Amino acid sequence: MSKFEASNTDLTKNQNLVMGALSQANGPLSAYTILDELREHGFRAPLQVYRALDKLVELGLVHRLESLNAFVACQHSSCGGDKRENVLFAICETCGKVQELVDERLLDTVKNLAENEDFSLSKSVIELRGKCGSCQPS
Amino acid sequence: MSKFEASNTDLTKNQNLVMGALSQANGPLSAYTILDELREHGFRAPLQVYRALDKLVELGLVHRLESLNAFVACQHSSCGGDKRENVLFAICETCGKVQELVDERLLDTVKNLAENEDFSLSKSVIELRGKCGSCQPS
DNA sequence: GCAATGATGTAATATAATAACATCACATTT
DNA sequence: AAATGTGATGTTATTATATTACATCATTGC
Ligand SMILES: [Zn+2]
Ligand SMILES: [Zn+2]
Ligand SMILES: [Zn+2]
Ligand SMILES: [Zn+2]
Repeated sequence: MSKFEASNTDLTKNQNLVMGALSQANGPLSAYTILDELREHGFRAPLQVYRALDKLVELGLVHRLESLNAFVACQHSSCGGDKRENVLFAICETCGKVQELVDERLLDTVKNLAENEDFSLSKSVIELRGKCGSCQPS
Repeated sequence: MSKFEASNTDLTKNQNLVMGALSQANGPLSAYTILDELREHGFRAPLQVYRALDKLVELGLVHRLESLNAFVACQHSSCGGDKRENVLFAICETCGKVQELVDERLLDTVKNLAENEDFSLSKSVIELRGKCGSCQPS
């Protein structure tokens, strides 16, 4: 059972519609793209999307990609909040696909660095840009 | 001699004005804030700012902070291009100050991770959010 | 019923970035 | 000097992203 299905029942109608759009997509979507896709379901204004997204991000079901101004469904089962201290994203600049990664070593390195710099870390934004395996010349 | 002064002469009038605004600021500035600050110098439209910023970023004199939609003057002397493979930013959510960091170990970890995932890395966006030393309760 | 709360609807506005096209400054060539 | 090419600049309009303000609706508890 996917995370989406699991929390399905707890979500409101609009949250469910937005979550559905993101789950079906094979990549990140902008808020306005989501709005367009949901017009047939009665959506009329950006705020309907942004309000749902806010909640979904808070729940850890969706992540915001800062370098794209876009949103993507969580690909894990362990993202409990919006802190995003423990995930990073590899964004393919060719096909647009996004892979959500967890890497303990990277996480440790970041924590360590922050500590050394006397920086009290609340959240890490790590977004790698490049080419995914499928898009590289073989 | 700062990097700004060093390349001063190579920059155009508008590039110099934008670079000056960013150098004087003690934190990141949005493009529209820069525009407002430069109105007294004849700036009228966003494009005048964005064109200058594009060039400055390309030269490595300025970095774009993706999670803030803002720009900050480079704090190093070694940022030769806009790839930003080798820098990261610690952004204080309290005072807004930004520290540009270089960390070989983090860089290596990222490169390593990308390799393991068969991801051909072109650029890393790493922006830490939290509290800087001055803003932490002592 | 009635108040409190959370979700939703709607319009307007704010903020960030780009497109399209005209003009200017200056160097090179003829 | 005149013609040409190139890069920088100016200007207007438009697109893209996100938030503010306020009205309405639904559910729950009293
Ligand atoms: Zn996740
Ligand atoms: Zn790809
Ligand atoms: Zn730099
Ligand atoms: Zn601070």
